[in-house]
Amino acid sequence: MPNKRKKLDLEELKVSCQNCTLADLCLPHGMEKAALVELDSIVVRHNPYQPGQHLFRPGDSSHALYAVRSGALKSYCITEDGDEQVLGFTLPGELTGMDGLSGGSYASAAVVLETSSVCELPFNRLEGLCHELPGLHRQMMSVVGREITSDQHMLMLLGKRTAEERLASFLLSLSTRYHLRDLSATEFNLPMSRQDIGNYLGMAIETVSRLFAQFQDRGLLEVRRRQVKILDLDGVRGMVEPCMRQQDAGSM
Amino acid sequence: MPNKRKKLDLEELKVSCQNCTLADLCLPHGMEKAALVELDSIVVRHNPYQPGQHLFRPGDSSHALYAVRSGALKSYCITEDGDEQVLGFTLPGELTGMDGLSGGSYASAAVVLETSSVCELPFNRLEGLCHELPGLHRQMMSVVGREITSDQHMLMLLGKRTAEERLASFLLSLSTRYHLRDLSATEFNLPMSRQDIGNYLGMAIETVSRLFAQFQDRGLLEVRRRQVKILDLDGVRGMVEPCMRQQDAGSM
DNA sequence: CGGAAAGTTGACGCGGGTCAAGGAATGTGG
DNA sequence: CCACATTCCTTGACCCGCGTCAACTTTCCG
Repeated sequence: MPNKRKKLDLEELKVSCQNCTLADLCLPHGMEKAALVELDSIVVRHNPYQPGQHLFRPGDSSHALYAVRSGALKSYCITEDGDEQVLGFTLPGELTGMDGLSGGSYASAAVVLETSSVCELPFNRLEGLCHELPGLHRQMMSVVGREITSDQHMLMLLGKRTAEERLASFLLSLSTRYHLRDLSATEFNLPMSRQDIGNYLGMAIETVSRLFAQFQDRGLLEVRRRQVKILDLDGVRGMVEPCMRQQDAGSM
Repeated sequence: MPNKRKKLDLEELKVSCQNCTLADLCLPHGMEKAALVELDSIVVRHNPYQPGQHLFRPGDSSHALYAVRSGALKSYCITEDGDEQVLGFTLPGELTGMDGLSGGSYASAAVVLETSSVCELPFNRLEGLCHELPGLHRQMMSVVGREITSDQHMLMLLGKRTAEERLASFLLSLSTRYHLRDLSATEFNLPMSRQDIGNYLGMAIETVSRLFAQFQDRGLLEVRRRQVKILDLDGVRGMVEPCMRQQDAGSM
């Protein structure tokens, strides 16, 4: 893990807000270039964060959303009896910190899994900008609404699905999200440990391990440590929707 | 939906936005009376809804948030294989419909459980008002942030907790929420069926039934159909945080 | 009053949690 | 560069919480 070069930073600056969720937040709803530049101007860019560093912890006074440009984050909180609950993962082009929108402090923590570059979007400046750019307000609501929908999807998963379906669904989610950012949908690295996956999906790490082995035996994919290669994407999709298969295939 | 009575409207108008989440949305952050009146002016009030009626269904084009003044709602969605997943319940003073903030259509459905009166907050008018009332924007974000936090709490519950802890936590949640609205924290009606509870908490209805019986045997509460009377609130609290008991008692 | 829906209770079995032992990759100090 | 520790992952054996199936009771409603 050598040191970070200025050059890389500059390169990434050029694509900022065009390759991430913030693009969804500006461009599609007909916001013109000027608005984008203005948005760029309130973004705080840090040096890359290193694995283990925290962007924030529960109770920290909340003042910003965070957009991941590269790397990966984990969101989690601590239960009353002291153990961790993983709430989700933030991949490049995604936002975290929305639970800080209420109350003035975060309810969760965000920790870096892989070396990451992250943009910071201060609430107060966002709010001001929302007044100038009418579309931005709608877009922020949209992003937040999507977060809620996605949490609800998880609720469904945890409430009703078997361990097998949950892991399959998790892999599909990663696949889709990487693909959205023009990365391979079938071959990628898991930025998180088995521990984190099991915790997130509500199952023991042993179960995660066994299921990976089982998927591999069935020829659905290859896993080696954190390297995943999906061989039969439709096969994996089929595990998520056990019934009504021949309906439309291109849902999520 | 036929005509509405002026009289009822006027009576309820007096308490509108002062006894519900919208109060949190206006008053606490120093918004003056005038702002409140202005907010009132965009609210659409309907005749009471009857059990079984839908406020919206998945795919309906989304145009409003809904605030429950009295009664109770259930939010749910339909999985790929056709069965229902209950996402939550909306009690008096609470909002639903936030998953419609993205996309332009709802991802979930909202159905009435008990005869309810409901206020409708059209997105477009809310948005306009946000520009005039700086505090409102922040408050909306706050409400949405709280929704996210609460969904995350559910994720924790479903992922890590036993059926017993989940049901206890559910009862405490109802208790707290009723209490916030100046209703009894220890004696209330369940607006939803065992079916709904089980579905929501990710367990079989038989398990719900057995746990209720067990709680009763232990002297924690009395349940008769949908009538609940909590006898030992601290006892119930103790089930949710099995470890570190003697810490602070007054958390949630 | 009869039929359906909602809730309760008991018997049984399986999915997956827990415990335990062992590999494989990575770090650490000598 | 090699012993050794540590962390991460895998695999097997056991067993319990809770889902499933089934029978029954109670409430609701036309």
